[in-house]
Amino acid sequence: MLLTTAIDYTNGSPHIGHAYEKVLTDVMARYQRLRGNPVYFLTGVDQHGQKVEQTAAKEGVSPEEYVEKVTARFTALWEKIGVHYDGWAATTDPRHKACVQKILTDLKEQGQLYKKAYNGFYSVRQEQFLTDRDRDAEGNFGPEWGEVVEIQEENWYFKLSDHTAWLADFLEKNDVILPQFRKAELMNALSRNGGIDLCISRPKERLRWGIEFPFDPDYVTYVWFDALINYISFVGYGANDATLPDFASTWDQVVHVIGKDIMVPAHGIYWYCMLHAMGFRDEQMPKLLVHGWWNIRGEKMSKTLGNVVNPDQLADIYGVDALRYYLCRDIYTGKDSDFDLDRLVMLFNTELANNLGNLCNRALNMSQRFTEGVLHCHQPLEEEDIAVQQSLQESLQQYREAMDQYDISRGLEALNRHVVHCNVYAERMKPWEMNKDPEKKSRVATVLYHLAESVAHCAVMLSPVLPDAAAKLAAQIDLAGLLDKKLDELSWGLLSNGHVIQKPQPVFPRIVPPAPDA
RNA sequence: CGCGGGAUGGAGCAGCCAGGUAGCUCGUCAGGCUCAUAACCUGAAGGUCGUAGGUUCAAAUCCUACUCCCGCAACCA
Repeated sequence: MLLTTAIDYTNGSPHIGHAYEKVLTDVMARYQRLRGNPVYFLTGVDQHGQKVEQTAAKEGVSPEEYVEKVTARFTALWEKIGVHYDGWAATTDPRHKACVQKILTDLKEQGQLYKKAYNGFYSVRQEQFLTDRDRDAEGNFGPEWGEVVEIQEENWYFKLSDHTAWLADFLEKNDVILPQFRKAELMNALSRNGGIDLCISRPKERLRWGIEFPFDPDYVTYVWFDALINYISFVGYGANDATLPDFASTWDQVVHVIGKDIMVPAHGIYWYCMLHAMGFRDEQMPKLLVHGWWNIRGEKMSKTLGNVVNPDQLADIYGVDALRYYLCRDIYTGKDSDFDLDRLVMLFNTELANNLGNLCNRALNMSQRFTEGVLHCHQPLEEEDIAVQQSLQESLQQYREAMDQYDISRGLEALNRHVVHCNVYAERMKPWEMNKDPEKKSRVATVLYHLAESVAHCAVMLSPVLPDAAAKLAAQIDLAGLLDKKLDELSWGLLSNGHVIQKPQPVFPRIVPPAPDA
């Protein structure tokens, strides 16, 4: 299975949206491994283009230097928040360039590319062509564009229109767009977009910072015929390179995790058509997992509004666990959500500290105090014990169903349901009271066994989202190989009679919210 | 008639595709417990599910119209 994220444009610091997409994909990759499926997780950065060229010039450094500096901020953040990828796609990589150039050459030979002159209005100051949408109410180009001249320019085009009929049919017959409700938007866009080919080049006099056309050195590729190709160039497409994975085995069950903004037209139209032109068969086409946005107080996050949330700072202040948990928990995959620090703190404190963390803590603490840390499940079981086992089984199943659908929030909801059940169970059984009666020693042990066994399962379910915290829980349970188990191998009785657990150590220290006046 | 998403108790959200007693988390109020990270448990109050029609034995859920909010409209996750 190949899981990818969009590659981020290296023209500024990573924000919460970048972090969300990477954490989401990281969690899915870890979950697939928990399911026993081999996964290749690819992410990276898009480093070419005009904005990078301009910003670098403004700062008085070369594009290479600028891009290296910004890229380092991304990789440092992924390292910090536990995003573990297998492949790093940086578009300035020579292996990527070679692949892009090979594809261009092949497509040209197949007659998929052609050169055409375009006549349009060009803003000298902004260094870009203007469209009718850039006109003001009177139909003129406003002063913000500076001098506007009408010029003619030749460029290379990709015969997108050759493939749109196939695409419409393909999308109709296959459910490759997740979640489902996004499909309508794509089909609409497709029917409107028919007949237009895709401009894929820029003359070097306007843009130097890109990949040169192998058969026309006066041009570089423009955006999509560079960036989108990362999905195949970095998994060994058309290459014989030991530093890259084997394409045939890696390109299998492909899921591109992307934001809703780049579904239409880039991934939903261009990319499918590009792959089709390259000869990919229908059954080789990737799925698109389209996620929503984090808004800030109902508004879109943007630099101009100054409401950008910095994930690096959040990780420092609230911790990586709280950040990752929040990004997974407080949004339903595909939908938008509102980023709210109070909720970040609340969800960590209630679900992790108070519920799960506290469950582990009280269970292990009682085991230490009442049974010297030794676990033992005595027969016969009571109704309440069996209910615990049933609750766990239900939770596991709901968790699996949700996670299989990329619904991490619902998966965590399922986990939390069992945790709450355990806390209620402890409350009903009152092992601390039974312990005063020597005749109930074995019941005490059995109850504590059920709690500890539950914590072990919960650690496994939590592990894709919070691998470090799961490891801490597993260490306290002290069962070797617990986190190496596959999801389907989980069954009641992981802990054997006589198993000795460790002393409790809070895994989720409560976050004390900063003073409201701050 | 550009396109898409949303409107559900004080707050934030599920539920709607495959109609059948309105659900979750937080907050509020009252009580219990003390093993535990001032954590845990029990109970209560609080909603005519944006508006107006329609279909149906039955609609938050399907259909129609409308109102308001948000986003997109070739490169911002």
